[in-house]
Amino acid sequence: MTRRKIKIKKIDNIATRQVTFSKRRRGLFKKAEELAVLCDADVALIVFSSAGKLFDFASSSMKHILQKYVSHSSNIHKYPSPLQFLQQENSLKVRLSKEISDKTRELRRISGEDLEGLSLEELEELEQKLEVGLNRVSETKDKQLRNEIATLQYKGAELMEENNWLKQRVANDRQNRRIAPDMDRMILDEGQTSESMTNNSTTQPPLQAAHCSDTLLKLGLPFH
Amino acid sequence: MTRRKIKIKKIDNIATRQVTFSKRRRGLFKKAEELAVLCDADVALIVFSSAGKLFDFASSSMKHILQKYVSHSSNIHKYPSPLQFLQQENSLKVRLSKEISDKTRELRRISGEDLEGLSLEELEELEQKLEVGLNRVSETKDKQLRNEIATLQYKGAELMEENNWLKQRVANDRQNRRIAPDMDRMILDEGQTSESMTNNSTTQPPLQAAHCSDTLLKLGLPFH
DNA sequence: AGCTATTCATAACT
DNA sequence: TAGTTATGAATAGCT
Repeated sequence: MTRRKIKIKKIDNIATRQVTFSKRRRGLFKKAEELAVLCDADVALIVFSSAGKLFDFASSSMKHILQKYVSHSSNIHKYPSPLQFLQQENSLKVRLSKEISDKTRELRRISGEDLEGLSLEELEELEQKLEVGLNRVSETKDKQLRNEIATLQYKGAELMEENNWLKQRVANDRQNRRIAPDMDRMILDEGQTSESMTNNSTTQPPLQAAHCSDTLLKLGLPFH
Repeated sequence: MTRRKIKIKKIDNIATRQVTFSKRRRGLFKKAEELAVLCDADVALIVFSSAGKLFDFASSSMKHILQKYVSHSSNIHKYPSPLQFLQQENSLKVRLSKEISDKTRELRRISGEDLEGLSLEELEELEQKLEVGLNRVSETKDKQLRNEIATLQYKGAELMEENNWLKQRVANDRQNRRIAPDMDRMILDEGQTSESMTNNSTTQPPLQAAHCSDTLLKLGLPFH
């Protein structure tokens, strides 16, 4: 101090107090920065004026310093607050991120990239894993193809049966019509005039094989 | 400051830096407290030494000041409220977790597990990916094996050369001994009595091939 | 806001 | 690590 030494107690005069606040605040911040620079310290300074105005200084990142502060061993019990929660979350994030990068790297290696750093043993392990996986995938694909073929064959058989039934009905209808007053005789100019009226007869339609393969093709089996 | 003015930059001398840190730290904390008392301000000061030791001062409650700080209007965006923060973190966690489960599933499928839900197209895509990866891994392994073989062959050739030279020396020594007063004649009971005394002669040792393969085997080439 | 007498802080030294 | 001192820096009271 100067012209006179002062007692360290709240300054009564408001104007004087405000002036002193400005002057001393500048000095304090300057010294805080000097300490940080000269001594390689990490310094955070937060000042609220009596009017509530905020002044702050941080030698690095305020967020970083405050995190460090709340996670410091001597404070760990005092701040079970959001700030501490933050670092828990952070370590979780770090773990998750690491897991992702590990798996990403593994996937890249499986695709044959980033193999340079691997030892012979690791390469052989990877090769075996790929062979096993490839075999299983191929088997599964094969099984699925056979399943699809079986399904289609079943459907084809069903359709063929339905076909036969329908053909027999058509034949029966013709016979019925021939007995009844006859119309549309022009559509009956081909054979099949001797079928009986029973539905249970096992009449085989002509060209059954051709029908069957046609049906299979129309069902969209991906033959490429 | 005193006996001599100093530049505000990191003090090189460690001892000096530590002393200065102690003195200036005390001064800074004193002035922080004075400002708080004189001007009715709320002051928080946090200092970490370069060694990581914590020093702090708060004119009221540190917790209170820090809460006031993080909820101050000018910081509201930098220090999201717990709720805001929780939501952000949660969605991040969800994203990271999803990424992990995706990659985990892909890795399982690559190992030939969990293939049931895949369509034929997906299975074929996976199969191709595995084939490509397997080829690349096999190629890399092959390259590495060939490299190792080449290295061992080079080393073997070197050793063989050294072998030959040593054998010639032994032969020469024998001849020298036969010319000089003869001792140890019992070790000379086999052939090789006609070599010259010059080191440059290109005498071939017997059983060179056997020597060579023996050398290679001893170098530990992993033949399994 | 600027000045200055005075006190305070501290760099270099022991 | 602590104490001393010469000197630069900070600032209380004033304008």
